[in-house]
Amino acid sequence: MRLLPHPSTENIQLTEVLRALSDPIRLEIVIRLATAGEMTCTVAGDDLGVHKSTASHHYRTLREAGVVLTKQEGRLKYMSLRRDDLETRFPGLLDAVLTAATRPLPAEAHA
Amino acid sequence: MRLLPHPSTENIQLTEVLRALSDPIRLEIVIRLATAGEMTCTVAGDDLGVHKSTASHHYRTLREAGVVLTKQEGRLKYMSLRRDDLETRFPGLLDAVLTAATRPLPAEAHA
DNA sequence: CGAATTGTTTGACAACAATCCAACTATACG
DNA sequence: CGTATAGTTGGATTGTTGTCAAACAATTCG
Repeated sequence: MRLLPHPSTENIQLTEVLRALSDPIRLEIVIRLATAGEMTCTVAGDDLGVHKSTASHHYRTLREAGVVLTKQEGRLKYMSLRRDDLETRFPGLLDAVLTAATRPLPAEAHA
Repeated sequence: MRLLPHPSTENIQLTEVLRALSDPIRLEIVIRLATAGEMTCTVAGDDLGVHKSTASHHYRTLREAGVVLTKQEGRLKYMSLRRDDLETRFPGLLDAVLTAATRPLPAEAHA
């Protein structure tokens, strides 16, 4: 089992995290990881509507930003959200993003 | 006094807000607005180290993303954070970003 | 009106980013 | 070993972004 290079917790940069989360495809991947926990790249990237190599680039962006942790087991790579690290570094940020991303539009006062 | 075109609250998109906040210059502008409240473009853009036209583009990006509200009075334009709109749309998000952006690095256990 | 102030627009350019395709690597399985 | 599986890498392309400089627009003030 090997770990790929990741930024340490204290080296996670806010602007890089925000940029990583600002792409709809990557945000969808993050939502899946938040919902279902650790999963392989293939599962995380299923039905995203992009080529597998494109998805692979997104995995790398998320990893290098410090959003996900990737470890290899055999020929599979498992990704998971770095929930604790992000909470330590930027309290409340990931939860706010996930809430915002998954919550239905608030029923406005028919305005 | 005129208002410039802005997205309505329900049309503010999460990914666009995250993208707007993912640039260091724009994030700095947002921090200034959060700290000092409404201010003119000139004040908000003072000492940012970029040309005024560059700053102007950033104002537009922030406005079109729904992060700031801009109103014109005379020859001045006042910008302010759309705190309430953002809180309605994405509860806790702006606060988390501002906390993350302004908080000093947590003193790690000398690790 | 003419000059100063405040900010935007346009054009140019370089850097970056998203995408696809094809080739590749590495592991696992017969 | 040969094949399948899982994912990455490199090239090419296309589009977006950040930046500056110069010109412009709008308001105010003398």
